[in-house]
Amino acid sequence: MSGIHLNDREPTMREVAALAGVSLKTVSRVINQEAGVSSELNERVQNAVRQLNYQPNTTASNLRRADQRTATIGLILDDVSNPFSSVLHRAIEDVASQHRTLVFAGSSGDDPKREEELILALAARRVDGLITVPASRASGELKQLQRLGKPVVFVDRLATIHTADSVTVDNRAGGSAAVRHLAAHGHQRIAFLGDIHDLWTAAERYLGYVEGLAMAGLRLDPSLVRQDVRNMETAEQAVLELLARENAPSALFTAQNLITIGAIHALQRMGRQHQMALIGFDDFLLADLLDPRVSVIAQDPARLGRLAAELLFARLGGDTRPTQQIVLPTRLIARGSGEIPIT
Amino acid sequence: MSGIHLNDREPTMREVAALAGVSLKTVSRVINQEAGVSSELNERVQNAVRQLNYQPNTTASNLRRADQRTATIGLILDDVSNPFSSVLHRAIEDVASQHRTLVFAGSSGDDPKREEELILALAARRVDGLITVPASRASGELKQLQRLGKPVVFVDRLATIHTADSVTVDNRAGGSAAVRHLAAHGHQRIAFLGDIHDLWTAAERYLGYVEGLAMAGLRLDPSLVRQDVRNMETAEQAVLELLARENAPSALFTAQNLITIGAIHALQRMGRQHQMALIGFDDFLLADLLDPRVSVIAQDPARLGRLAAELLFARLGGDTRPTQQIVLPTRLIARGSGEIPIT
DNA sequence: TGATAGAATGACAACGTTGTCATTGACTAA
DNA sequence: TTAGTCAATGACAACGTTGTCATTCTATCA
Repeated sequence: MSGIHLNDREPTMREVAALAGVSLKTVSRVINQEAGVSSELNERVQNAVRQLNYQPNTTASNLRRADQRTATIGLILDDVSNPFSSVLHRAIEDVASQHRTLVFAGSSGDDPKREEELILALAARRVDGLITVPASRASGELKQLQRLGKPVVFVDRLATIHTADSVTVDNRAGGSAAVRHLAAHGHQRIAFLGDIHDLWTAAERYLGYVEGLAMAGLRLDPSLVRQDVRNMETAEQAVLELLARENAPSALFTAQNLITIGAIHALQRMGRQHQMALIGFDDFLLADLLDPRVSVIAQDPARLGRLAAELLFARLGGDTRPTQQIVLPTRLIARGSGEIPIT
Repeated sequence: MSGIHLNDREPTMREVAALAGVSLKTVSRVINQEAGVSSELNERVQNAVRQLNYQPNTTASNLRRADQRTATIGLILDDVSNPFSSVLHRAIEDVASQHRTLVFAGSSGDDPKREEELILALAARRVDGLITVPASRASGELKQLQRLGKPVVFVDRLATIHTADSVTVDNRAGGSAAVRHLAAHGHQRIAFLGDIHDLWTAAERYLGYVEGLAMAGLRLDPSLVRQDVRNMETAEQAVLELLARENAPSALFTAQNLITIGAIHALQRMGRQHQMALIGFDDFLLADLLDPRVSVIAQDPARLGRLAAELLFARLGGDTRPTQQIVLPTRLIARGSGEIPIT
C-alpha cells in the first residue's frame, strides 16, 4: 500500500451543517462553544461532526476572526540541537501549550541572512508573536521585526532595539566572576575562547573577561584571546595551539558550552586536564562526572525560556506596561577544574 | 515605551493595488512571479509593495490555493530538549528549509493524551505532513493520524499502522549485540534498565536483551530487569538499588541516553564505575571523556531525521511508491566501560 | 387577548488571497 | 483592409470561516 495520501478535500462546516440540517452559523456556534444553541441542535451538530470526522480549519477561522490570532508563535534559536537552546525551547513550549499555542521553531545558525528568511516566513504565516535569540544586532533585522507589528521578545541575547522585552543573564558579571575566580587561585595568564565576536553574548562575556582581568590587576594579553570560535572542533584546535605555545596560559575561560567541551577534549588529549584550570560559561550535562569535575558559570535556560514566554503571552493578553529588560544572575559552580592552582 | 503592538491591520494586496493603480489580480501575479506582467506594471507594483511594507499572507493564500499547501509540517517528539530528539529535529529542519517549509515542533512527553492534542492542533492548522516519534502504539492515535489525511512518517519508533513510511534503527539487533558483547567479557548477570515498556523502542531493546541473553546461553533473571525508568533520577535510583542487592549484577545495559547518564551518576557515586561493566543505547556528548570511557550502541539521529524528512517531502512531491520501512543499523562503539571484565 | 421581550436560529457579507474567464488592444497574415 | 492571434489586464467568484444583523418563535406581562 502506498503512503497516506491527501483526501480530495477535508469536510467543511457547510457539509456538517447540511448533514445536521442546520445553518452554517449554528455549526460555527457549536464548534466555538458559543452560548445560545439549544441542546437538541447541539447534539445533532456534534453527531454530524463525529460522523464526518470534521476538523476545524484554524487557517480559515483566523482569516475571518476579529483578533487575527493564529494561536501560533515563532521561535528563532541559533540551533535547535544545541543543548542550551533546546532546553530554552522546551520551556517556551510548555508555557505556549498552556495558552493552546503552537510553536514554529527554527535555527538561524547565527546567520543574519537565514535569520531574516525565518522572520519573513513567520511573518507571512501571521504568527501572534516572536521569541528570538537574535543573531545580528544590526538595524536591518530590527526593521524586519517591527514590520511584523507583533510582540517580540529577545531571549539570551539582545539586539539594538529598545521597543522589545528581553530576558538575558548578566553575562558580563559572569565572565568577570570567572576570571577573578581563576585569578584568586593564582592564575595570571588566563586565555579567553569565545564565539563569533559580533554576537551579543560573546561580546558581553569578553567584556566581563576584560573587566575581570582589570579588577584582578592582570594585564590583558591579546595573544591569549581567541574569538570567533565556531564549534567544538575549532575550540579543540584553538586550545591545542594555546597549549603548544612557549608562553602558554595556565587557565582557560571558555565562553560557550560547546567551546568548553572542545577545550576539554584538547586538554584530555594532551593529558593536561589536571594542570590547566578551566571555567566554562554555561553548565552542561555530565560536567559533574568528568575528571576533573568542570567548574562553570551556570545559567538557568529553562527559567530564561519560561520568563520570555510569559512576557510574550502577557503582551498578547493586552499588557501595555513599558518594555521589560529582565536580567538574571549567573552562578559560579566550583567543581574542581576552576580551582586547580597555578603550578 | 511599551512593547511593539499590533498594527490596526497589515497592508493587503488591495491597498497595494490601489497605490500602484492596478487591479488586485495584477498584484497577485507580481507577488507570485507569474508570467505575463509588463515590466512597467511590475515596477509600479514592486514600488507600492516597498512603500507599504506589504507582507504576503500565506494563511489567506493557502485558503484559496488549489493545492492547499501551507508550506508547514508538524514534528512531534517525545521531548524537544532531549539531546537525541533535538539532533533529529535539526536534521529535519534542514531538509524542510530546503523546501521553504516551516516546522511546528512539539513535545508529547510520551503522553498519549498530549500527543493527541498535538495531532489535533496540527491538523487544525492544516500542516502538509507530519513526522512523529509516536508515544502510543494503539489505534486511537492511528485514527487521528489518518484523519489528517496527510502523509505521515514515523521516525525512531513505530506504531501499529502500516500505511505510513518509517525510519528506525534495528533496536533489537543493537540490544542483542550489547548483551552478547558483555557476555563475551565474562558477564553472566547483566541488568537491563529501560524506558516505559510500552514504547516501541524500549520494547524492542528489551527483546534484544532477551535474545542476546539466550544467544549467549545466559539465564534471564527478572529481578535484574528494570522497566519504566522515566528519567535520569529514577535511573540513578534504580542502579543504586541494584548495586545494594546481595546478588548484584556485574554489568548494565542501559537502554536509553538519559538512563545511561543516570546510571553513570550512580556508579560514580558508589565508586563502582571501574568494576561494573556498562553499555548504553545511544551515544552522547562526552561519552568519550568520562572515566571509564563509555561504550555505546550508537545510532545516527541526524541521518534518521534527514531520511524521515526526505521521505515526507518525496510524498509531498507526489511519490506514490509503496510505503517504505527504512531500518538503519546500529554500531557498537567499544570505549572501555563495556569491556570491563568480570572480577 | 395583544403587545413585547428575549432566546434561538439563519442569511449574508466579509476576511485576503487565487482561479477562471472575459475584455482590451496590438500585432500578424491573407 | 480585415480577420485572427496572442499577450496583458481585470472583474468576479470562491476558499472555510466568523461578525452583524434580521427573522422566527416562545414565553411573559399588562
